[in-house]
Amino acid sequence: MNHKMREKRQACGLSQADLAKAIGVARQTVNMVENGEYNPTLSLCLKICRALGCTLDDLFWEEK
Amino acid sequence: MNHKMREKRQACGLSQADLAKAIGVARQTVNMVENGEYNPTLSLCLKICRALGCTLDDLFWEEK
DNA sequence: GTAAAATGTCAAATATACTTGACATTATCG
DNA sequence: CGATAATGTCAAGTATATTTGACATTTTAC
Repeated sequence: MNHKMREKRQACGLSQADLAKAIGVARQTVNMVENGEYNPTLSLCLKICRALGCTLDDLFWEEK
Repeated sequence: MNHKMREKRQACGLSQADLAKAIGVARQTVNMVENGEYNPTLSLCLKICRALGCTLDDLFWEEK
């Protein structure tokens, strides 16, 4: 589960469909990334970050 | 060209082959990521970051 | 409580990340 | 100069990210 991404998206007032449309991918793709069910591509991560006004570390970095 | 990644790798005293072996991918994959010829997967980016002791933003974020 | 929107999920097809193996070129260093 | 390590690159195959379409479930709001 990518809670940070979900929270950021909702804070921007976007549905999964809105975000998907904004960055030019399928709604299912956004859904699966949010649910942490797979591995997005770097370019997809970058698109999401730019659409939500944050950086890679904000959404996809986990301290270990 | 991902100069930041190349510099970090060399600073760690690793060849492309060393890094590839350390993270369990083919040498060519490391080479192509460094040369910016394609889109790595998020999990690959994370492996590279952990091997080189830095974060996603350090290696893969570009201000626009 | 009911309609509408948002989200979760499945299966099949397509695009592309990544592998393997092999060879060419470019540094590095005796 | 000559050997060796490091890097660049090609082609063909495999694994998997992403799409499309469709339907089920949950949430939101009237």
